Amino acid sequence: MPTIKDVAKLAGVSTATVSRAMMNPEKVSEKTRLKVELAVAESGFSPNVIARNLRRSESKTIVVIVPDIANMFFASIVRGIQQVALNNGYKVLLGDSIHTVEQAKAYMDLVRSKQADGIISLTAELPMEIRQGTEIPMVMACEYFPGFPIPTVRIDNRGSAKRAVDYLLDIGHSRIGCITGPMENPICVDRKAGYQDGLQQVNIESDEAAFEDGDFSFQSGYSAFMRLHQQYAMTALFCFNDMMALGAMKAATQLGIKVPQDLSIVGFDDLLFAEYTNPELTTIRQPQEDIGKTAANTLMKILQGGKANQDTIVPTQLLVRASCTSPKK
Amino acid sequence: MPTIKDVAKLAGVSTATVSRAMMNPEKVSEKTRLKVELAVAESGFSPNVIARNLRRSESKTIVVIVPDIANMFFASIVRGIQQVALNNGYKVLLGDSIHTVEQAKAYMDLVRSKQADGIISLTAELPMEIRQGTEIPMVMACEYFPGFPIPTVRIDNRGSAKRAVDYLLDIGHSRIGCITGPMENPICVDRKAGYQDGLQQVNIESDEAAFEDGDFSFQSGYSAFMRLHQQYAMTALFCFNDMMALGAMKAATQLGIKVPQDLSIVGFDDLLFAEYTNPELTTIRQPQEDIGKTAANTLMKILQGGKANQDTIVPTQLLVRASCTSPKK
DNA sequence: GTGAAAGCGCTAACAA
DNA sequence: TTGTTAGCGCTTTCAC
Repeated sequence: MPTIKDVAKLAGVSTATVSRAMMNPEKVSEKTRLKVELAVAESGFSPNVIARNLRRSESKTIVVIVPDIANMFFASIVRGIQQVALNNGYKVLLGDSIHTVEQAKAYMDLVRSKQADGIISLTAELPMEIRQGTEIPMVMACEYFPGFPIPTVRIDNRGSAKRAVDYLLDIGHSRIGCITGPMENPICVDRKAGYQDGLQQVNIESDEAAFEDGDFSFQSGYSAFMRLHQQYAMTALFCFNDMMALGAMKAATQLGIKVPQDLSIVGFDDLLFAEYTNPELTTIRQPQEDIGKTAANTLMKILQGGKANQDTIVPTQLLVRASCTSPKK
Repeated sequence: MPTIKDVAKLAGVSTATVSRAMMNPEKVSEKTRLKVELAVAESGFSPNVIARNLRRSESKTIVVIVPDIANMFFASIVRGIQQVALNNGYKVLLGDSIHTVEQAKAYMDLVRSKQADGIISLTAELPMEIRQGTEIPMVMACEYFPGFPIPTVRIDNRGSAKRAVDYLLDIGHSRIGCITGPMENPICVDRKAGYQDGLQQVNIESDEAAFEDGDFSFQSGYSAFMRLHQQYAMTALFCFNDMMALGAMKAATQLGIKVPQDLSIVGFDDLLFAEYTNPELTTIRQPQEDIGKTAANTLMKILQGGKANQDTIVPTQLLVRASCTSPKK
């Protein structure tokens, strides 16, 4: 593999000129630029980016920490991130933290060791240290810690959950079960609060028996519904994500509970498959790619030394499909 | 951020010794090793990996090219890759080629420019040049080109498809529709051949009207079924992946065709959601994480200068669930 | 077992 | 506009 030296020799100029011709073509005369371009083509030269990175002390790489790469919700966000990163000349290093803070920490160390310039975290399962702030250029998307000195891009979880519950209330339900996520997670706390806001507004008192925890997986939605069904008589169900909604739907079907006739279900996220469930899933849409793009743009701004918005809230939307109907009398 | 020089000064040794103490502790006396470790801890030194990479001319990074990161099928494979890569001290750079060879080429250039050591491609949409072989350490997973000088990890597509069709035949079907993928894709050619093998074995002649092309998306499965339904009377349907199977299932349901009573459906892949469709989807299981792990192990072997198997075939499995039944008389 | 020194390939002052 | 020069931070001979 030829180096910049070879090209310089071939073109009969100095390495500095070759470098300039490639990085700042306008700082070089037309003639020499052509010579250099020719030499580059002839030698098949491709600059060693590692060397460049070392010299300029930047890596043009960002790390995306996801808690679970097999979770479709994150995939779409990553796609959005990837798009703007690429447009800005950045590569995306994928970090699956598998829900452990040790892994997350390992990925954060990549910026300490200059292998990455910044981080976008799609999980709040991060080392405690960063609670007091961090010099690492970083933005969080979807998840967050309250009172955390890191810019975030997320939705109004509380308002969105309330929106879902309001809808169920509107069409006549009053006994609404709820399959939550892990309640250590602030966004779950928010969504639960939103659920309660909805009930409170119409003076229905909240019943702890209406809740069961899941962990956002299909399986957990299934088993949470099996438990919930034992302890709480309901005509509607709100799930904190689509995957659990689908799990619950399967459980209901197995129990001979018809959706939506006997049980209305609302999900959260609007994953690709939500349109293809049977019945089609009514859900709160999160603009996943937009979230990714916004997060990436925010990080780009920080990386360019700019000041980023502390928090960006992106809008959600209730998507009414076929999994809900008014309760039987 | 302190450099190795600072550590050396602090420990009262040379930079060479610090380097040795970290890379080959056994090449250094107990005493100096301790001194160095202390100095490292005290200064909070973290080696600049870029500089190391430059010096050793390796990046300890592999690139995974996926045609579509939002496709769940690839996500699980990536997870498998990530696991073994990490265990071997490699990072994973994610490359979403969005089904374009230009993007794929851009990612392949990362190894030319020393930013990555090797590539795992989950797509065959690659630049033609590599048909004549390439010096780039590379392995393909899932997809392949026939007669291609690159090690692959994949399944027996033809046999697996035949397996699916055999099953439908066994339970009494003889009119079996087929939603294929893009037929430029060799794995689709194989699967179609497998379908035909199955029919041929029981002397049913293949009918071109039984086929409709999809592109592996939910949406394409939906519309392919809508077309197929017009042109071919069938009691069973074989889809080249689960996403299209789900799309077709939705289309059938909309048309008042009951699954499985009026139409049996078999998918391919066994995505996470296949267990949660209504009815649950009978499908050919591909061991996605295993494929990823095997591909990564193969690449590791190549990177270590070893010779890799040209082709590894991993086994599939027919998963019988609820989306199929014998045809009505 | 340890240190001195060379240099990986590139970029960016600074001179000319 | 171009060349000279000095590193970026590390590893690795080669001496000692």
